[in-house]
Amino acid sequence: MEQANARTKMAGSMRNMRDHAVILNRRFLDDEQLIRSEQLAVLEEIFNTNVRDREMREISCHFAPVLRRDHPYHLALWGKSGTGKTLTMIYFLNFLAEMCRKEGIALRYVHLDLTTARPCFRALNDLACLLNASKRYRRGISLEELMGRIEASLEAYRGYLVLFIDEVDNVRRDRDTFLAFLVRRLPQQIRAKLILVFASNRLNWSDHLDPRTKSFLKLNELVFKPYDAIDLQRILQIRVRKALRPQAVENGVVEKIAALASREHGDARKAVALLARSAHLAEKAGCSISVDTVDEAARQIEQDKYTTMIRTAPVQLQAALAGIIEGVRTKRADLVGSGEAYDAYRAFCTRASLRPLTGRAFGDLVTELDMYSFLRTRVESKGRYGRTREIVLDIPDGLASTIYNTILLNFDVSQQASD
DNA sequence: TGTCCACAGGAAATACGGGGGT
DNA sequence: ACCCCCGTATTTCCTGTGGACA
Repeated sequence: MEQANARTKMAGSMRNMRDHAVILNRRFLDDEQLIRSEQLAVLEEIFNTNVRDREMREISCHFAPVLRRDHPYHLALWGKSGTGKTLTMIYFLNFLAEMCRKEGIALRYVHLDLTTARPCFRALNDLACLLNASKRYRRGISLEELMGRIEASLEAYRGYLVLFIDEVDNVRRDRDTFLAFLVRRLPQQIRAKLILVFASNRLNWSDHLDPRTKSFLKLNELVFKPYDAIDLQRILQIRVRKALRPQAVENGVVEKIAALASREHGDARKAVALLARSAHLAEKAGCSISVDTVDEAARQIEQDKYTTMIRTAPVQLQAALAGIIEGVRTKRADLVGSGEAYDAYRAFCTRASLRPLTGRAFGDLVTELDMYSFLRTRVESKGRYGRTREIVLDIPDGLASTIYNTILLNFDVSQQASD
């Protein structure tokens, strides 16, 4: 009896889920799950709706000389993240490669993605890997050696070589070494016709460049403006069509997401992420996506941003933040001085059996937390009583506890006594 | 006006860890 | 197995500083 009852319940809820399903094809909500051809298909649709039309035309013009066996300049793409620099360029390069194949022109392209910051060494190493010039090293091999290997592997190649360097300004430290290699040395060492494409989200990117390199670099520049609400609506509509059951998306939802996204950042990736989160929420609740769902999803995304950031941060940074949160709590004020904060941090370290860092190092951790906007600081002089950096937690309401608990999980410490 | 607190934050020194060469 | 190299994390050392107080 019991069992039969359970079965009908399960069947019922499954049928219910099917009929009220919000998501029909989950994969189209997450680019990482799409295989190459599907990605290109999505792009095809996007570009067919005239989004990024102007940029596409300019890029085509820029590369037109290739078809005449001529050598175009290098190209720089400027625009904030999520404005489609990468996608547009990849889509175009794919198209160009195909065109060249038909015309019998040799063309290779390589996409070096520096989305996460890395030093010159790793950037070069990654490039070498992409060119099959070397295996992956962590350390221990000289820059010179890497450069040599890259050159050697291209020795015999005579065709066009497009190096698409995504997010160039993420090369930390000796960016000049890296760029000098690409811009000045490489073209002289190999016979391939090298075309560099840089993407960056800072307009003044090339200002801090070694002037010698800069003068060597003949650039065409192209600016990607952030998507406006209309563009975003088009992009979102495609996703809705491919991934969701259309009836499950209430009126105004797409418009709302597009409006939020265009107001805040104009970032298409984030807009799609918001759509995806809304869809998941609605599906779990067994209802359709409403404007309120979107609000809730936006809140969750905001919150996740903080928790994942702190969870994946180095332990000392976590300890510093935990210490500061405790310090603020015990003081029952929203503001602590750096001295008190340091004491609290040391206390936390003791309980977590973690070796505490010096005050100097702690200061740097605080600066870092400030940059991630977990908190705000301001140096304040208290006259005779010295000077201090006042620390104010800058975390949305009620999130402090969540974050604090997240950190505790990572440490496995006893709760603070006075809580 | 000078003193002096309690730190900030720059520079250089040192420790560390992981990897290649031999 | 041993040594050297390199990039990164911390420490050590240091100079600087706004303003309350005497």
